[in-house]
Amino acid sequence: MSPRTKAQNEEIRKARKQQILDAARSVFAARGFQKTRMSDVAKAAEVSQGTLYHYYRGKDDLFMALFSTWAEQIAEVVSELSGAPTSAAEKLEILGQIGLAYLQTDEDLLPVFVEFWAYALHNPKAAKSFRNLFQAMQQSCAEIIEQGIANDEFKPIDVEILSALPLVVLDGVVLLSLLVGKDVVEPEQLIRQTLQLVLTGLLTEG
Amino acid sequence: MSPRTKAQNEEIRKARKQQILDAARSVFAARGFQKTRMSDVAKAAEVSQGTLYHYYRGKDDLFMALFSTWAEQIAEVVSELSGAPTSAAEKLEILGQIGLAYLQTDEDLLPVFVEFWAYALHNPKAAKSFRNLFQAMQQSCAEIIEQGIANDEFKPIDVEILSALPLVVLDGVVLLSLLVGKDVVEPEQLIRQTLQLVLTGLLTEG
Amino acid sequence: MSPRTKAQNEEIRKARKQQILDAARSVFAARGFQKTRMSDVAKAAEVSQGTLYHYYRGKDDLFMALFSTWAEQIAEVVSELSGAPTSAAEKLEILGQIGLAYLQTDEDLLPVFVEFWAYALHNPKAAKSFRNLFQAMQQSCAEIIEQGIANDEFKPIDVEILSALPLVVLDGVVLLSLLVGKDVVEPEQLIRQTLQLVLTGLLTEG
Amino acid sequence: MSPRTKAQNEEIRKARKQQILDAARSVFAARGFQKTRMSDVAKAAEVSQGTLYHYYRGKDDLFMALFSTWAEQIAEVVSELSGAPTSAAEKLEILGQIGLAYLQTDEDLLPVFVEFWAYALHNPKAAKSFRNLFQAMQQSCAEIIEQGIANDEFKPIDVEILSALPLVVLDGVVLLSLLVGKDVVEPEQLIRQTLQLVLTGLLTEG
DNA sequence: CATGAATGAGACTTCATTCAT
DNA sequence: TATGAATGAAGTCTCATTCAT
Repeated sequence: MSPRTKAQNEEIRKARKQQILDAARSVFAARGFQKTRMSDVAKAAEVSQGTLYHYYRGKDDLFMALFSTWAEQIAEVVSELSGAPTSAAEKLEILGQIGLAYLQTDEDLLPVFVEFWAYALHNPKAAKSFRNLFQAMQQSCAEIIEQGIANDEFKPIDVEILSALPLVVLDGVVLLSLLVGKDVVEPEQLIRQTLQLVLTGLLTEG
Repeated sequence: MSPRTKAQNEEIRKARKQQILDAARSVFAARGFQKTRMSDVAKAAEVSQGTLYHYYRGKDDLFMALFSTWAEQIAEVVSELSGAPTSAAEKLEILGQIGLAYLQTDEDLLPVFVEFWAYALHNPKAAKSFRNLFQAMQQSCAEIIEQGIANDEFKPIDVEILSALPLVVLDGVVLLSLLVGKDVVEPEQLIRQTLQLVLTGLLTEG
Repeated sequence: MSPRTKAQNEEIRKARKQQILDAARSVFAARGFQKTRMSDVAKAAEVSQGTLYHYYRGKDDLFMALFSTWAEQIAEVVSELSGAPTSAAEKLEILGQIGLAYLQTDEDLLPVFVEFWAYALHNPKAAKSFRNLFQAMQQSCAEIIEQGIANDEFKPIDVEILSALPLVVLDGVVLLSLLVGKDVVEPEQLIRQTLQLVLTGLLTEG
Repeated sequence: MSPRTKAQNEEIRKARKQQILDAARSVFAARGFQKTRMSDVAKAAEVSQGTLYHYYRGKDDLFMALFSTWAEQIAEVVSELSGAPTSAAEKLEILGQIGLAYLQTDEDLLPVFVEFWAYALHNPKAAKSFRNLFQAMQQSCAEIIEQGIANDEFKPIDVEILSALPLVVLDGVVLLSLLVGKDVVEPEQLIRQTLQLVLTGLLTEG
């Protein structure tokens, strides 16, 4: 009967928020963002629609939260990579593996991302969030490539430009694997072989 | 006095249909598919809403027509390429130029494509249309690469897998150039340098 | 090359008008008045929509024409009956047969009539047309019954009231046979037996 | 502070649903089903259009609810009759009175019924609902007539066929009284005299 | 007389969001 | 904090009718 402490409240709040986010994720993934109604999310989260709006400003907020959470995570993982004590080539390979791992772990989110892209075209906040992810990835890649060049491991090339390539390929692979089918565009094979091809072109011969 | 001849009617219909498609293109590009109202399209095409529906079944039909028209064109151009009397490496370079040319000519359509991807996720017909484009591109690329290998111009590699790469990169570039900005992800530079890198990895050394 | 004479024109006009009316009948019968589009009628009549409007004011006009034509026909047939040189009872039986004949000949029109009733509820002209039919039938029936009473063939009863009964039953039978099925509510049996029952109650005993 | 209890919500829902149904009844009766806009119903019910759709799937659902509610009621009343401890003839008279009572109580609904008939022609669900009413009435009538025959109160006749007559006549009377006017086709007189006539033909002489 | 492209008003319905309880 | 009934703006699409040719 004693009122909950502030800390307890905070915890409950946090749990509810996650519960809702999880529900949103699963519903968005299944039906798509556009076709999902807030009532669907509420039902999946087993809360009322009103409660949804206690925790999130609205549908857009929910969508942003979903993407941001994920983007921050991956950005962090990738940043940590560039400082690791290995060769640049190995780092690029690990990067590829990280990408592949996400494709598998968050397979359900993939279509949501595609929708997020379209969404971001006309929504500056979302675009900003996407840019943040891009910049984090690009910077880490740039650091790796620069290390490789400094090491004389890689040929000297335009770092600025090529550091964008990993996300370009990753997003392209996500898209095609979804639209033409994972059986035709096999993410694992495609990323692996592309990486190998690029490395061949990148490595100094000696 | 006399009614229009069939030929006249046919002409009128064709012209109107194109006029509407052009209007749709410009409006979809500017506001996005979702945010575009049929009344916007009607206004832009300077016809009544009723006329819109004489020529297209609905908003979806209009959207599909826009993509299909474009996809068929590019598929054709690319197929013609593979039969040209040049080296495989040169063909790949031409392919890159074709892609770049489309990015410039149809720059306004680029956001529409991104929306089309999202749309296709939950629309089998649209997905089919996208797959058709993919298959045409993949096949042409495969022919080029196979030619290169047969010529001993390229090292032997997994054609099946790598022939998907061009569309992967093209779509990735479209996406990133839109979302992070053409000034950051410069399509021309990115495609050119990627191609060069890949060719380095692909060409036989001698 | 000589211009058509007025008479010829008149004939053509009449033929076209009938052609359109026949088409309307068949389409209205198949899809219902409400669900039928003028374009459907045009297609069925193998004329353009514009032509439709040369001959009929609009959809309503077409509907009215269909009913009126039919109603006038039946009214006339029934009026002729009352003057025939037979007993009243026999006339009632013939009346029943006439009704049944129409149910068979114009079976396709039956649903159209039901729609016409609903239509007439909010359309004075249509209501008037229906009333005309009713009055014609009622008067003929009244004459027959009066003859029967004068002949001492029938018991004296309230002619005014009972002369409405035939159309009441006919319309009720039309409705039920359509909605519950001719196999359950068999028009022929129902009308025959009702008539017999009524006659039993009507005839003087001797 | 506290949310409403389930019971409270249930009550609110029930009340609103009835409130809307009442409004629909009055608007459909006044303007007809086709000419009634959902906004009219909303206005009459003093709720928003959105609320309408919380409680009913759409215009059709509303229409069906209106008829079904009524049909179930009358079917029940009639079924109860056949078990009552009176003579068969008296039961038929009571049946007539029940019909008449409904014509008066629900006079406003009569035009709605006529529209419902037309509606049911092309709507299987509605047709089913009508058939249910018919079957309930027919069965009750059949029981009454069979009782009469078993009692030697009535002559032996084709029960199957004649048990359809009451609804035939009732619907016919509804129709004609609406279309030609209650002053011309007086439901009360017509039903009373028809019943009397039929009974005369039905009763055994003794 | 014949055509059919064009019109445009208007209906139904959806759903993100609010707010009284 | 939690509920879910209520809102109402907005959008897609239909179709009877017109009119230039």
